[in-house]
Amino acid sequence: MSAGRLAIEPVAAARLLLGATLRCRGVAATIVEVEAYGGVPDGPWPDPAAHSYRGPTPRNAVMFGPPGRLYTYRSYGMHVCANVVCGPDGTAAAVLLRAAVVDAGESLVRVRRGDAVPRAALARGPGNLCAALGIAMADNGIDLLDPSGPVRLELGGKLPDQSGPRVGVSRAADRPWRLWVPARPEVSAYRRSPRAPAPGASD
DNA sequence: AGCATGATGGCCT
DNA sequence: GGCCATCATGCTG
Repeated sequence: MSAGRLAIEPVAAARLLLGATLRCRGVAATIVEVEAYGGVPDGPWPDPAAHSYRGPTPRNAVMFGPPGRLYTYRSYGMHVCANVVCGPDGTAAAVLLRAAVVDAGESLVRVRRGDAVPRAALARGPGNLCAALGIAMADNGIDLLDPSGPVRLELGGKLPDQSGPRVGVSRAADRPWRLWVPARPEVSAYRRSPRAPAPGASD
């Protein structure tokens, strides 16, 4: 797979990533739930929920770079979350990885996540997905298409997808930019942000 | 320098 | 369904 295939708008990139395989530190997993984010106010995909929306900062700099890189950020002080940067270099867009099926390396995942966790929940939720695969903040900016890199991405076949609003965002809360593979138990439940306006209110 | 805010997760009833 | 721990980030002053 070449990075050029990811130089596309974030929802199309999100659809492309469903069914892709992520390989990291002894674990292989199939991506089954993602969310698209992108842009700045006057850019191609304006999205008030995106980290990039208010312009480049040290934290979100990778989002403005070339596609195919890993963008990590810390959420609520403790969880690491992972995105695949998409869109042409110079634009800001990314796909948040929200859930995956663990295909290989489950024993290693259990060292990281614990023995009590149900199989379907091992990599359910963006923070849990990173914990399961051992993705850390130090991996921010690496090239996911480099076959010798620590975190690698391989596209899979096209899978059926369903879409709906993104989880936990307070702005553009109705925009259906979350995509998932139907009927997979690994997909997380929808939660609307308590700070979001009532459903149906304009963005 | 202080403060409000989460692209969360786990535990409670 | 609800609650809240916990802290990096970025905005305001």
